Amino acid sequence: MRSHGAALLGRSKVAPVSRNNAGLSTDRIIVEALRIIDGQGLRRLTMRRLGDAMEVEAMAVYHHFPLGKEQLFEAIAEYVTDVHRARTAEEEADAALGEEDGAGQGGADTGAEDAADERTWDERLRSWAQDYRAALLKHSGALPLLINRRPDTEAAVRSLELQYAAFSEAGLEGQDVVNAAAALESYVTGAVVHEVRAGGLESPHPARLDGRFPTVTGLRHTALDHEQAFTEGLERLLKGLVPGG
Amino acid sequence: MRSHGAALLGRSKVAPVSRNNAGLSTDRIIVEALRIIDGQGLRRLTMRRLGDAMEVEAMAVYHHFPLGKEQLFEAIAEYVTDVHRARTAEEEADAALGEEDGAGQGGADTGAEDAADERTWDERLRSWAQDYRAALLKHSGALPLLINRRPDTEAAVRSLELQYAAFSEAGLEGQDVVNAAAALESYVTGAVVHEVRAGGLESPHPARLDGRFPTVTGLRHTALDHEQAFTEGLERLLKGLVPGG
DNA sequence: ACCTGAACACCGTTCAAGT
DNA sequence: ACCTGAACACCGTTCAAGT
Repeated sequence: MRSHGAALLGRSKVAPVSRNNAGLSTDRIIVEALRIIDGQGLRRLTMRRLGDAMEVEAMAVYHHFPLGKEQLFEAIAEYVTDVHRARTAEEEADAALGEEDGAGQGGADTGAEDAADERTWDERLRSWAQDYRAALLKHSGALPLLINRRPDTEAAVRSLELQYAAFSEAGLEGQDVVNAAAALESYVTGAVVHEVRAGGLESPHPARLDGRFPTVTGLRHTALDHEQAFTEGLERLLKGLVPGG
Repeated sequence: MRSHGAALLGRSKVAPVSRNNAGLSTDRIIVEALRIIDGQGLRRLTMRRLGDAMEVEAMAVYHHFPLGKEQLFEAIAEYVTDVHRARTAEEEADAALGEEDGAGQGGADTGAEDAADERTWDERLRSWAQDYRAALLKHSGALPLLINRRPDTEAAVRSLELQYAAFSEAGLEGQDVVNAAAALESYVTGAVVHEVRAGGLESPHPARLDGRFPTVTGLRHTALDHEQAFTEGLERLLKGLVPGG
């Protein structure tokens, strides 16, 4: 995002608008690709359309992603799952609004990068889970992309550190810490997949309900509030994962 | 699978091998498509390749899936997530071996279709989860396909009925039943995604570990046994989901 | 260094035609 | 009903060329 803004600034104020140097950058390409994915769906993201969106020849993208579309996909997956970036961007936006608005939300930890997190282990896990869910939901069209190999980025390790540290503080050790973190991440990812799969449809079973499915029929009109169900399930999982739960 | 076998039989024993009626069927097409997906990856599944694999012109597939590739994808997703079919096929294979082998595994419920399940609610949930995980892992290359809209098939409702009935029996009611089922399915799906993402790599963080990540560094050599971690996490989740856990 | 433009092999899908 | 074969618009990627 930073380089995106800088590039735009550089083009409009300093350099003459020549046919080269159209102000591309990996970040800008990713952001533009996500705009297409969010608006039209993953299948409509093509190199040519991506080029068009940036008013550039499609082949220009290959200069920033020499390995082609697969590499672009990987970068998108990393971008989407980078909770820290998403959270920081959000806070900056809030702060910008706050300058007009005057009062913050009583925030004590505003701005301090990598400040010691004084919250309890369970609060840290809760908010990591909520943030990660929000990040995935924000670009749910890119969800199929993050099924490939796990990025070994700093962002990924940062999330893992947070989880390991929290579960350790909760009293777990060794294998239990690793397993608990895997279970938590599995739950959050799966919940987003579940929610996206459910799509917009309210009543999940329009037809097909005969006598063989009495319990489903009985609960047919029990709506599923995804946000509430997620939070509830998260509490249950955490309760099951820690010894004194 | 049934129609696949029947079609092959019909071709080789009854009908003369004409240029039409090449023995296609939706089931055979799906099975062949999955063979390509499992062997070469989802991206290499093209209509032409699929046709080649069945020694048929690519356009023949459109007669069985008039809406094209999207419809084929949907059918593949339904096929893969149909635990009941997968389990039945597996049991038939076991039974076929058992005829030579003599002794079964002391199985009491062999063959009886839709027989009343006498296992306790938690055993039923456990084995559903294990079966579903196995089904997804068997064709993990198709995983991106089941992120789309949820199939409203009989198989899907059957799974839901099993979950709802089990959680009801465990003492949950109304909203809690629905939420618990959502949490369970989220966990299982997410665990498979997590496992596939982890890929083959043993030590998850080759480099990039500096002083900022002490806990990750400390647990660096704690291997993650996916099967064991899944089962462990499943127990923890169930414990958290039911009242008397 | 950064982007263009033409070219190539391949793709999904339509349509008229065969049996 | 079931499949073929040609055709069309579009795609990812390579490569030589421009500035």
